[in-house]
Amino acid sequence: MSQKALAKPVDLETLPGHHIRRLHQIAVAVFLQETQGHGVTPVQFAALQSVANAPDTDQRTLAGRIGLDTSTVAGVIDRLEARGLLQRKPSADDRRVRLLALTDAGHALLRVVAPAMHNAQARMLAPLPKAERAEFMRMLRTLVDANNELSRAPSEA
Amino acid sequence: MSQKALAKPVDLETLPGHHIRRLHQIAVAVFLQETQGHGVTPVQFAALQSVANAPDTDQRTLAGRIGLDTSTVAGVIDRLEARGLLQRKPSADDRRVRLLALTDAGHALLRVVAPAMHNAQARMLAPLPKAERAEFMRMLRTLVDANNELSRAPSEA
DNA sequence: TGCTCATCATCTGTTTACTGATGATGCGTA
DNA sequence: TACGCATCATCAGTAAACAGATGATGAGCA
Repeated sequence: MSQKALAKPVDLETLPGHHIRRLHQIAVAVFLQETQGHGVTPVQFAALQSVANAPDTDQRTLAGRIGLDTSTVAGVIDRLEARGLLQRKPSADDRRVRLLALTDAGHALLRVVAPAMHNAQARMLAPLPKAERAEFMRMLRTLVDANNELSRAPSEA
Repeated sequence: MSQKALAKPVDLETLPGHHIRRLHQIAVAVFLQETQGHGVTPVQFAALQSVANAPDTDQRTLAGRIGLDTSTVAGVIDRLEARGLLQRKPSADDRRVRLLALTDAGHALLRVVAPAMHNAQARMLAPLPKAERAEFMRMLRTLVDANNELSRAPSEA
């Protein structure tokens, strides 16, 4: 005895969470590398694209769609609005609500960035043999869908 | 013509990066949920466990092991040191270096948190059929290893 | 009408995570 | 020995991401 009770060694390499964090870091890095010069982050892109797909939605709905907290969305929208890519307009029906819509500059940026973004997505999965990429995406989707309600801002069905 | 050139709709659900970000959010949420009360974040746990596995390493080496920027590590270590879980000691050989080691409280915390952490890891992958979990981990590792040098703080071999 | 409760957006505070810069130190070479 | 360069840690600045609280508004009900 007298040996101080040390923590049992745990190999971080065996922990899913550790690799998921690393892969996220890599995904962000690849995205920024491919889109460099445009000054857009992955989350900003998601917000812009989501608003482009469905204009005049409120911030709460957007938060649900892209899986973000409403307080996080507030900051993201602040930055996009400051750059003139997106507008907040008061709703005629409900004065609590601010409806979102892209500006022309926002649409233009999305068009320019799209190819780089697709390159980034391809690069992330490139190390897997082609046949396994769809399989990986399927598992990813399974895990996210099943655990969806765990994060503060669950994506809407 | 005259139709303003709108951005082509892109379904975020098809983008790997989007799901990777969501899964990371979920992984963090599950970890915090299982370990609640201990006030440890996933990154703090990784730092503590890594130092426990290999005491007296410098911060740069630790950064490489857990895949973090050295400036991020500085902040993480600050918080752990402030809580008395870990110590920075000057190196006898090189006065630039600060060597890291857990305190008794740090070892004690690791022992207490370990089961909760393992529960969290299991819960993350639970939605996949048992046979597919190892497969998912293998793919994850493939992607991280192959793209390792893309992030600022690549893990060491 | 007036109360209560829910909802939308926001604000504060904390932690991660990066880039780029700085200060202190070590090391190789002229 | 002295110069230049590399290395270790840190700092400032920016962007996500969360929890928890607040203010303004809406909606149901007595």
